[in-house]
Amino acid sequence: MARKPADQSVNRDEIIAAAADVLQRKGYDAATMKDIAAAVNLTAASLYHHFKNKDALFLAVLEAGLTFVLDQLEPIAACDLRPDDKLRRMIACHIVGVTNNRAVGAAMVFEIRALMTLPIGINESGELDGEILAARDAFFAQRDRFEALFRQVVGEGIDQGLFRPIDAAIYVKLLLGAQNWVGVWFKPDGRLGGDEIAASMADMLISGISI
Amino acid sequence: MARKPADQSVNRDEIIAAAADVLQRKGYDAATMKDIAAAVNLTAASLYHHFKNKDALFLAVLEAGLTFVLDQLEPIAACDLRPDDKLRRMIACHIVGVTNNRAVGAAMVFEIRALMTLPIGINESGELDGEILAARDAFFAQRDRFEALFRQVVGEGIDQGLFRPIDAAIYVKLLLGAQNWVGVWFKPDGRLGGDEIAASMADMLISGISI
Amino acid sequence: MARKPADQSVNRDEIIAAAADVLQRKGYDAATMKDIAAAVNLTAASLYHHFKNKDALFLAVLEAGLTFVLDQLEPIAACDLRPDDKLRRMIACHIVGVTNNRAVGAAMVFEIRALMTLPIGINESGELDGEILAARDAFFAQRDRFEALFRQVVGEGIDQGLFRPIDAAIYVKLLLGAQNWVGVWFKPDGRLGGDEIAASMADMLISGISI
Amino acid sequence: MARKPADQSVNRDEIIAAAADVLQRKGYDAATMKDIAAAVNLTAASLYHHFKNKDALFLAVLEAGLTFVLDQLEPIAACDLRPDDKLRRMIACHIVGVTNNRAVGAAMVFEIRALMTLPIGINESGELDGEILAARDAFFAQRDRFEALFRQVVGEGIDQGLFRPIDAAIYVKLLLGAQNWVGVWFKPDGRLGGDEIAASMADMLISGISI
DNA sequence: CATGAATGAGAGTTCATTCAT
DNA sequence: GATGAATGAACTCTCATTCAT
Repeated sequence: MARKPADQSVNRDEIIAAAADVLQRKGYDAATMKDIAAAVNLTAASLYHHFKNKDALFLAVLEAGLTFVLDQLEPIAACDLRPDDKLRRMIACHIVGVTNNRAVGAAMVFEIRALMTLPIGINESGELDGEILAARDAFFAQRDRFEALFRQVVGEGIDQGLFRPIDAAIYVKLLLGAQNWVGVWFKPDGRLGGDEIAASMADMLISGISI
Repeated sequence: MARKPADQSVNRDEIIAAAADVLQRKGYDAATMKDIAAAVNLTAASLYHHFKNKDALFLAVLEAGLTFVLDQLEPIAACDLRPDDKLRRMIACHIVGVTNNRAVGAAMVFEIRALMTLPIGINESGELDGEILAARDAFFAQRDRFEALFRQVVGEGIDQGLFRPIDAAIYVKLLLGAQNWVGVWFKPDGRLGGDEIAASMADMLISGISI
Repeated sequence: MARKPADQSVNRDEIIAAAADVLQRKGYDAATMKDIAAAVNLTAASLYHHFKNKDALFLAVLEAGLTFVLDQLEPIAACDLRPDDKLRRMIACHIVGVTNNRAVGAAMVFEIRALMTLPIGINESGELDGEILAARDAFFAQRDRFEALFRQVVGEGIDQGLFRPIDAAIYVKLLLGAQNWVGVWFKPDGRLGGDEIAASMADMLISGISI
Repeated sequence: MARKPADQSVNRDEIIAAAADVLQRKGYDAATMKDIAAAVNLTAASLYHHFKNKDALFLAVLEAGLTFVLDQLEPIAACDLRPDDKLRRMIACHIVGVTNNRAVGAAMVFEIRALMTLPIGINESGELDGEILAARDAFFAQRDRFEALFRQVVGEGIDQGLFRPIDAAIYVKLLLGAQNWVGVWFKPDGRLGGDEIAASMADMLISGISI
């Protein structure tokens, strides 16, 4: 991503793509504005024409990654398939997202702590920064929505007697952990591709609660 | 210079414990030597009497956490129980370790990328720092051992016809992801305790591959 | 952040000049980046926009000083004068350089050990830093050239029977010692000016080997 | 120097010898108390039982080096030889001192600037430290005496018509520069030994002013 | 839009020095 | 005497951010 040979002016999305890559490789603290700028042939100063500050850029990446997956998950959760089939597809969708899209990986795997720990949305004057706070809240809302989708489908499965009456909340945490973790160990040139891993894991994960 | 009559002198282990806490809360980059020092009522400079540098302290934490769990896992893996029972205990042991011991959480969840990315073990003279390199290698060896123990027990289960012939490597990644992830969302004052989460998850995870 | 409307932006050469002064007064270790920055009305952090690090700035000063003298010495050594006249001019040129140009003094007198001892050219990642290593090698090459010029002219004098057949290498070390040392004790407001000292010393030094 | 296998308690002179070595190798700023302590199998803290502080230790080294040479120079200057012979011996004595005795090298070559620049004798409270100031003044007095001895003998030579009526002060600066500089480039395993260099240089230096 | 220059804040690290043991 | 532990001060260097051009 962010191939952009140069010259042409750079747009928001290219920066987000580049930032996602840097972010997943280095993490929030180690990823510098200069790193990200270099990835799109800009100087760090120029990034501030596109994003208010590092937090804003950071949140834009997470939002992009989460939206990317969510946009695929929503229709699946809403469709007419059986809950176990829906869940299978959702799991695969998530895992493939993590392996194939840097922004998804960044949004899912690494930066949760940073988001919760960092004094994001508090500017240097100590005042709360409305825009950024709003973006952060929107991100958290999306995350909740994300998790809720899984819980909902699992709930449907339990209700329809397809799944055992397990603790859906815990099960979803388990799911997400296993799926997000793929972003930690997945190597593009490894033995298995993202879709194979997804299929394999979906099987094990769903068998675990199927009747 | 040299104030501090010192109510009670601080030792290595106390520092490691404090560092584990800070590390799990903030991550490697965001956790400063000052943070850690403050947690044991010292100045940052004083930490350098006990640890060569941040990397060394960091590795000591990870080593402590990993050893803590490994010391419990080894006997389980080696005992005479049925593979599924062994696996159940090992999963529980890991999860409870993550929820109850900050060093375990730090060792498991967060610092994988840092460990692999950071120029650990290269000192200021540009020479490889034997001590630290050795510690890092030891840590990686322990991690391999850790994962291998799970693979071994899963393999036994497959051999004995207790588990389906799944891809043990992928399954163990799934296990570890789900288990490590607990460190991300677990709250000591939450609805469920670590042991309850452990029991619940162990059930779902083992059912997933049981015949 | 980013105060300073800046009356007049500072350039590399001004920094080098200021650094030369601080360097000759305090020496490598005692001269801090803050000292140098203050001398050009900057903060220490700003220096890093112009020089990669202290070593790079340090080497730039030495290079400037050495080049300054060498550029004057080369034509003299190459001209058609008698060897003793050439040597006289070269000695004077060196001494006046030392007394009138801080960078020359710094390059000549103080920093030899530092240059040879310090882990210059090894960056924080432990990799050899090509740029800085090249600068250091260039400096040493220039120093060799510098000394070789004197040896050459002395050799010519011996060949032409103007000088006694002394050990030219030792004699040149003696020359350089006497000349460099002027940088240690010379005071701009002393009894004699740089040119007077130069004339006086050139006389004594050349008489010492003249037939 | 400072061979001391260990065990036995260490005395002032051994510390001074070790410090001289470290000092000449690293210079004042780079030589740490720990370095020096390690050379005599002590900890840095222990050095403070023997010397008030780094400055005091440092001055003791310089004093030792200077005294060592001065004790040899005084009798020569005072004896009945011809001025040119006395000067020859004094030059040789100085050069051999520099090449064979680390404390002499330290006292002569490197640390003059440090002595003049550093806020020696000013303790952290900003108060002048009498003891150290006295030591520093004594050192400077010795240095003056040192230089005066050379000037005196040169003066005798001029008076007796053996030397040209040159500017004795400048000539002595030249002498000292050439001689001290030997400490910069001398290598124990080089082509010439200290005594050979001394003989060669003495010849050139004295010829330079002989009638 | 883009950027070079500048900077405050802060991080890791070192070091001389002190003090209780 | 010797030392382990502790610390204030200082240093090099990095980084997010600003602003004039």
